[in-house]
Amino acid sequence: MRLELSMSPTSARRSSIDHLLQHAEPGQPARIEGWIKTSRFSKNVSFLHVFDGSSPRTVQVVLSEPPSEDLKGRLGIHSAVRVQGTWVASPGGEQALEIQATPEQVQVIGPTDPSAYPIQKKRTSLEHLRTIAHLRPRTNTFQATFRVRNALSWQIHRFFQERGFLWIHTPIIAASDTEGAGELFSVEVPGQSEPFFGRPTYLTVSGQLQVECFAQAFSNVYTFGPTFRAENSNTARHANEFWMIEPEIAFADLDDVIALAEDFVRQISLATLEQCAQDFELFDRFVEKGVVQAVRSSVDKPFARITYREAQELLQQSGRSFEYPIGFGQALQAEHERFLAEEYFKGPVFVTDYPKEQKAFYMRQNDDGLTVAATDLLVPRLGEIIGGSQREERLDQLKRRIVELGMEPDDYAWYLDLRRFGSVPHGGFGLGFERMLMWLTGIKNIRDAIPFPRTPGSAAY
RNA sequence: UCCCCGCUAGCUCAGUUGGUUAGAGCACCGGACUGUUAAUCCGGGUGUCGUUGGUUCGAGUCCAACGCGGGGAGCCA
Repeated sequence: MRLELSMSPTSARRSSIDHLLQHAEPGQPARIEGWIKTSRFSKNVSFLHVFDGSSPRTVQVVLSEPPSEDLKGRLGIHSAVRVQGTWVASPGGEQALEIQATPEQVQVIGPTDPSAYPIQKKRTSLEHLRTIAHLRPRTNTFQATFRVRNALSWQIHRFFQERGFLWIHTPIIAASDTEGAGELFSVEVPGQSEPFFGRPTYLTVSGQLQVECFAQAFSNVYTFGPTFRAENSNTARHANEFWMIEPEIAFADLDDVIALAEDFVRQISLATLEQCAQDFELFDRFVEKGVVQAVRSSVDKPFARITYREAQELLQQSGRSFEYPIGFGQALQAEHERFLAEEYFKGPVFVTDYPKEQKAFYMRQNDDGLTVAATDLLVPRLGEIIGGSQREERLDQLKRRIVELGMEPDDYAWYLDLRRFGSVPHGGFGLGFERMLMWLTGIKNIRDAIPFPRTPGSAAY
């Protein structure tokens, strides 16, 4: 099904520029509202380029008479305007249609003083735009980024909804730490000594334990919402607030989880590339050359799949010298993951069956007594974007593992109940939404993939 | 949290072994010209050299602390 998101007018009063550029006919009366991207003036003819965020394209407005000096001074970069006129075929090569108008048909709704405006009609570094995060949504790169971010989230919902998954709104305020470790932001009322909820509460680090309750009642479910980690991570791939997608499927083993993850990554990638084809031209040219073809070729073929043990053997046979030690029991470090995804498999690869010590308590224990039915999906450029597993559905094994790890079984009474009443094999995975966006677009810093990033020492806006 | 690098005009940067009045491109301002497309041409420098302290006759330049930013690592998604 081809999605026609631009078919409907933005409101009863006006149509989006994206809609008009596709549907206006020469000779029709024109009316647009938006902001000026660039303007050029000469003695006899002037050009205004107007955008409204609905399209990477601008509308060229042609004034065949010179505007007054006063009006001209108010038609600089990012002045808000309303233009009425007539759609005509454009003699210029860059656009099919343009608007012919008189200066009187241009109304300045909110002027911008170009000499004071922090964003200029030139290339500006992403680092500098981060310092004016309230203004960067109006730049070409961030216009494309946030249109793609929107499209990707829509395609994620669409993927699950078309397959009968229920979107479960798991709580943002959580009573325990899902992983039994990791750093949490606590939720409390300033000046109040007693916990508001009668117990310590935290911002969620994962909705998985809660969504498992719903998987044991609705079979196929997913979460899609914000997640919080108080880790003092200062990298281009970590933020303290990010969005995560966590599907959970019942009557399923690790193979089913992997099949779902592969189908999911392939479908949402291709659908987003198609929905935002024009925006991806920008990423392909200016952000990461060749990124579209790289993503396509990654998802065109079946994803590779190896066990953790095989991965360690591959690393040993590679003849490479790595900074970190390799061998069974050693962690797969970033350098190892990059070797596997970028050099050896040259595409996405599932690594399965990790040592139980490296993974969370709820993952299903394999018969070897050493490993668990876990998987990470590693992709070129980024490393891990998915972490998932089959869950331990056997009450005794799960309880034993909780005790082994020094955790308090009573804290997990409700979670253990799921294994007591109608327990079935089940599993799921977590996908970092921003990391997926970065993989598709080539954006290199997570701070540029989220509207207002929260990172250690930084929460302006 | 650890390692490395950076901070000079609105932006991106240059600035010599420490030396007198601080440099470029673009942006911006003024003018010219043009159915233009990040237009083009001519003219104009708009500055608390991140902050504080130190060394020195003299600091954008050397030293220290702090702040901010970037890259990498760990942790992870």
